[in-house]
Amino acid sequence: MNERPQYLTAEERRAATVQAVVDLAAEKNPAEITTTAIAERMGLTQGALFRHFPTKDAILEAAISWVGERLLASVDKAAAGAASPSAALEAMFMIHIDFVARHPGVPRMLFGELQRSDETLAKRIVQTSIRQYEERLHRLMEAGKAQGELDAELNVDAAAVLFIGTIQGLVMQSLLAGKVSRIRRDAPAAYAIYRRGIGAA
Amino acid sequence: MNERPQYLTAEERRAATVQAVVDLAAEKNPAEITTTAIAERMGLTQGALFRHFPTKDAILEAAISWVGERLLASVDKAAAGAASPSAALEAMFMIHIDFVARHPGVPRMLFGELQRSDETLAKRIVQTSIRQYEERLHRLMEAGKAQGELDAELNVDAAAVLFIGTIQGLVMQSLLAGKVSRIRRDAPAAYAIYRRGIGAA
DNA sequence: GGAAAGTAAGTGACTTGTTACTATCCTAGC
DNA sequence: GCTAGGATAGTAACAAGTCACTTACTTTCC
Repeated sequence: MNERPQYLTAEERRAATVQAVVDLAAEKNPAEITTTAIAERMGLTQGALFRHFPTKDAILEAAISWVGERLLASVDKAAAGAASPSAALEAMFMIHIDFVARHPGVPRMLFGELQRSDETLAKRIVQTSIRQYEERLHRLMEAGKAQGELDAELNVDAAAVLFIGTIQGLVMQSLLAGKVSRIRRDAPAAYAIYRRGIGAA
Repeated sequence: MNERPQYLTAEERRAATVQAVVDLAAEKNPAEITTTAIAERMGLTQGALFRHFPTKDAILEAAISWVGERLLASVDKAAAGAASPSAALEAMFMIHIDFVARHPGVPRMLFGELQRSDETLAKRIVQTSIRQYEERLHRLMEAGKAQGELDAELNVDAAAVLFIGTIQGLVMQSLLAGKVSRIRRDAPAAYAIYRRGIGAA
């Protein structure tokens, strides 16, 4: 009964806060994530958050940063273990889908942040993350073209947009159905069509 | 100088309100669209809106309905004038892109509404609109398969998801760049890849 | 002159951020 | 080893702003 609240260090709290935001985004509209909701999820009072972050936007920035780093790291690791450019692309796709299925709030946070009209730091972090992502796609696709795996005439810019769009479409479908599990189930068939679209004749 | 305010009928006000919402969504995050912003855009006071709509959600429902009807009508018209199933699909795609380019707020409203955690009427309208859209895609794709235009083995469900995802990816790209004009420019190349993915060998 | 459209000024609920205070932790000095 | 005390983590209440919606009244229309 006598519960002694245990204080965490600033660093631990920051990490726990980011986790709470990512978890909450999986359950509800990111726009509805209030500082009170974050604090409740962590078993804290709302004011305590402002010991570690100066503003709510700073919390979102931290969450977005975490997401970007983790996603890029996962995707890089998956690509590194692949035998060919096209195998690397497929591995990236599947790892990305896996990441989204495990953290369903992530694409909603990213897309939500992109939609903001003001030029927030969080928005810029999203933009640079996606650009880094596209860079990796570009490199792989150019390599795939050079090796004859992919269509020599392929428009790489359009293919990169489509790669992300395919994932976005799957996310939208899971929002429609209300079931995140669908995204894993439907991903291979969607990728197969995409793969045909960029493949060599 | 002597400006005589002219009263509009309920029906005219409802239409003007929907238009104001769609316009505003093109400029800012749909989550930031307040009743004050809508009224200001129309040259009214905020309270006046509630003469025609009982709640803000009712305003959003009307806007979403308008969007769904217009988009489906445009798309149907485009498909009807096409010579073959695959020509109809391409016409649908291009008309859809054109619709989005002319009303950039629309996909943001739809996606934003889909993200809501509560089961609003607006959300359900979005869901049924998209399902109707997918039905049309299904019919065209099955016809295309039967005529040998499309891959006989094509997974039609996945292809429909990808069709919408391709548009979603283009929208995301335009949000990244901050320029709506990009969507028209990039659409043909993206569609070309998609078309290859679903085409007959 | 009555009905409908619009205004201006609220009301209450909610949200971010602050403040004055308290609990816990960590370490320096005995 | 123990403990005084400063630094840090957390609380509770509140301030200030915003938002959707209401109400009492006025203007316009037919």
